[in-house]
Amino acid sequence: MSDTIENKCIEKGVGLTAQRKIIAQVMSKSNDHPNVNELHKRVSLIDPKVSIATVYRTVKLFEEAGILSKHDFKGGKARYEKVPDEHHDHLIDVDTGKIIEFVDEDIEKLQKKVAQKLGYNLVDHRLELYGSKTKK
Amino acid sequence: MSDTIENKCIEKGVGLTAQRKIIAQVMSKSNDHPNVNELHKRVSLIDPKVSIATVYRTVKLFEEAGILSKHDFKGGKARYEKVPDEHHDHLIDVDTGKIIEFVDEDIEKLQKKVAQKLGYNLVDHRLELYGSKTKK
DNA sequence: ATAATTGCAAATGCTTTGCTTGTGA
DNA sequence: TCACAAGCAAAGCATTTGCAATTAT
Repeated sequence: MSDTIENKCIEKGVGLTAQRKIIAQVMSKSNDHPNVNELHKRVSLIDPKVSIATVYRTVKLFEEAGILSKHDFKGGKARYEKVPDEHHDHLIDVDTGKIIEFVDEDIEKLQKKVAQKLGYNLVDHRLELYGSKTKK
Repeated sequence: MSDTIENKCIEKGVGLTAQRKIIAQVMSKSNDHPNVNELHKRVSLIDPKVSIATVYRTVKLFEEAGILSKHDFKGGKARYEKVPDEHHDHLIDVDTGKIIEFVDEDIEKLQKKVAQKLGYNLVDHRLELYGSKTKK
């Protein structure tokens, strides 16, 4: 159970080549939200011959397979994390860039309610809080 | 009071050149959320010599002056709208691309509360709902 | 005059893709 | 063998920027 991503690949029928395995492992043990460049750096420590194009392709492949999820926070490059067991949203520290995950069931419910009220089924959403410990 | 953007420019000391005036006027009467390309098209109907570079520069200038606000919805180019009198969030119809504005005070309060609980002051946030009338 | 603004085209920066070579079943 | 994947470099796209020409104060 240590290597969830690899297992998911098998489940979803995603062929695991050597480079995909490395990318999977790196993401498995990452507890942050690296961008593609950062991910490529980490992968390169294991095998410096893996190209960044492969990282881009793999990350997209994993996303489409529901293995990774992609975030486009304000003013930056896309970041990835493993798809979590339970949904969460993010608070971004505007001073440090630190990302904190949180869950708030009430907000989730209200979002669904708002969508319904407007005549829609909520199929997706994006909630990001930008916070500071110092600024008002 | 018909031309809020032009007035704001004067208030904020933003020089109003001929091309900026056109861009201001177009945005003033737009009730949707055009992207730069679309905005440029509309501006071109009035003066086809205005370059898209100027539109980009102006839109950024207006944003920094608090006159326009920029949105990066999923999978698209940046869109702009005039800064509204009262804050609102957006629901995007995933089938048609239509954007609906909404306000929900409860969600607003909860967001602030979540940030506080995590030890932060909420300085900004992004809430987007993606909905469909047909898909579950 | 004198500083700011425009237009154009070239440059960015992230991401994707074409194509040839490599590789696994 | 044969379809799929990787590596490289070139291409894409939205956006930004350098610079010379233009305009406003």
